[in-house]
Amino acid sequence: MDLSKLNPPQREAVITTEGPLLVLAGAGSGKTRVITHRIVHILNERPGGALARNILAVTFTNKAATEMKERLVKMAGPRAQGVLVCTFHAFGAEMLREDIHRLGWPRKFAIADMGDQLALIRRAMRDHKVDDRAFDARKVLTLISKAKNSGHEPTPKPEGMGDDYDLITHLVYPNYQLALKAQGSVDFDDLLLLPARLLREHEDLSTKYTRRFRYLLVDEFQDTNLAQMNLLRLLAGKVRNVCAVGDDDQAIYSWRGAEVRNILQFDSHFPGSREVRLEQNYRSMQVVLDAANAVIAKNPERKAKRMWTDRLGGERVKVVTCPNEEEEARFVAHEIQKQMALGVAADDIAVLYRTNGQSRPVEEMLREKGIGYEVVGGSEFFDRREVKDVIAYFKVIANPRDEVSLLRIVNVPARGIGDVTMERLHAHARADGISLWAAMGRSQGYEDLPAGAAEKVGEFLQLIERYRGLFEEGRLAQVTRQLLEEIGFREATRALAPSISSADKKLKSVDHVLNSLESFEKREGPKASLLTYLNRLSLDTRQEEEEVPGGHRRVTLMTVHASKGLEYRLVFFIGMEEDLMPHKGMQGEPQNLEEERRLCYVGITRAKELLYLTRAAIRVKRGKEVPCTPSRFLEDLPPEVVEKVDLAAPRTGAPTEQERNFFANLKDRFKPKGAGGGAGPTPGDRKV
DNA sequence: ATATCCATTTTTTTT
DNA sequence: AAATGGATAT
Repeated sequence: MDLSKLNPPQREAVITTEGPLLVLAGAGSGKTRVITHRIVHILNERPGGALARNILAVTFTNKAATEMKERLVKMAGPRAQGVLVCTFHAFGAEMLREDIHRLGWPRKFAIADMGDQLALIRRAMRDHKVDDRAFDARKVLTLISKAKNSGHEPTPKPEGMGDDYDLITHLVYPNYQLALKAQGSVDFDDLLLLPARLLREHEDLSTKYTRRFRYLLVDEFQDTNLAQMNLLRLLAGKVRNVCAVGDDDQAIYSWRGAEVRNILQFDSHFPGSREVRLEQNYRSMQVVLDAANAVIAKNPERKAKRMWTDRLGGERVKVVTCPNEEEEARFVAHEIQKQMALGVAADDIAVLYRTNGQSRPVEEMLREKGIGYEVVGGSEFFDRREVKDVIAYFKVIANPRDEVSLLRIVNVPARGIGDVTMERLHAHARADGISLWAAMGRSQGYEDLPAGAAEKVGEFLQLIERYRGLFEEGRLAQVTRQLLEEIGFREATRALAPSISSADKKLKSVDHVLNSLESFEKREGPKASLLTYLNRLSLDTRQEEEEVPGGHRRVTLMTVHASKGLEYRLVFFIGMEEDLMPHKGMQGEPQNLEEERRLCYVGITRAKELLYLTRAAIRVKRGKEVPCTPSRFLEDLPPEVVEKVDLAAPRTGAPTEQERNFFANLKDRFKPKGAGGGAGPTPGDRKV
């Protein structure tokens, strides 16, 4: 491997393989490059000692993990296959798969998704006579999660005084955790906490893991939380070959419990650590970097750092005001079309936004123009009722103790097992100290259940048991088809839909589940089981790749959060308005505002060559038209690096020279159906 | 137990 | 505007 291609601090980060090391790597400073080189260096320089399987590299998302693994294999060949690259959560899940039984969970544990968590919390609230409608279960969940992530394992700790939510959380937490365990599930936070507990309480495991993972690397370190730090320390053992890479200016997950302090006080966790700073940006043109630096400079508390580049000049940042959301999308789509015509590949282009909902208009416009795109994240699909139902069947079949899912599908499609019946069974389960599922098994013996009801319950039980057997034989998609057929799921779904078109949509998403299951089977081979599928589903939010005939190069649409660590030649950062970026509700607390600012910084620094910051003058919110003020972050941009265009201003005269140039390639915007010929913006042509 | 209608409300980001 | 959930009628 050629280390001479690295700059001095990069090289230092690569060759300092022993002992704790903190790499403060600014945006675009070749962070991923350093990590991959470092891994290859470890493999090369220690042929006797280090094997690929002694290395663990932790990334923030599964997507990043896959990409890093690919790069590694490309660089170092097949021997890099043995390097474990994954997220903290995936790593934790893997550990638990082996040894969770030592903590009293069943080996075949399930990972509760947010819906499951909320259902459990609501029930715990009801048990404590807390009105689950007056109080937001979501907030309680956030507080529980915060408590867990800040290291307060099952011991609840009421924070502060007099706040209802703190009190409720204090009450609900133990019940929630018990209920979770009782149904054989863990939540996301447990994926970090329980592995740490395993390492702390079981010396043989501690030995096993610290022996195996002798080199640890953690990317995006600024967004790790305390639980992750604890797990890392336990894994690092006494050897402490830990390399943490991050940038405090890109900390954007504090709302999820991330602690910038992990990076700012790295040395207190790993005394004697060395520190390397990467301040040269290789990604962006000067103008883009100037814009980014100007925005982030306003944050008071940061490790002083100045990113620089030798890629001087560049096209100025386009700050574009559009009349409304639709026009904003139209502008983006047109500009993409124009740039693609100029030779920019679709996969060099990204559209970024603050909230997932903003993708829709852009999607529509791109579809209209026949431009291929891919939406990253946005779990809309798995939120659909019918999809959730199918998944709930999977969950119950894989683990009948999963009460939340059981209650969800026991009467879907309607099979005469109503609320009353389930309420009674639930009471029995409690009284007898057994699971709801077990109580259902005894339903014949309960006096208060009518024979008819008991019989139906019995039939349902048999159905599930029978399919458990079938699923164990494999052919997941095939068996699922059979199941849906047998219970008449499609018919019921269609009957329930308010219109034919919505019925079609619903059935399509059911098909989509089957497709995703099919490609999962194809990928995993014989290893594929219902449980592994479900686990993957909760850990990896990525949708299954869809085969697109029109080539694989597509424009990427995603939230700024999801764009962390990625780069594109062209970036459209849309919705640069107050209440959106920074988001409304984040403007009260100064800390929140600082995080919004960092978010803006992250978005801007994704761009290599050309950056568009767009906004709408009017936006429709909740069915009402609302005027929007430009984002305060736009004010911070140095005037010399931006080019402002206003497509919303009422205009009277002929277009200016600047506008004429700008629109030279955008004629059809004003003559949507025509082949061109417009000279520029005129008032009459504007679509209303 | 199910069907229908009306009122209410809304997630910001995600492993 | 859309979608969820509740209340009401069947």
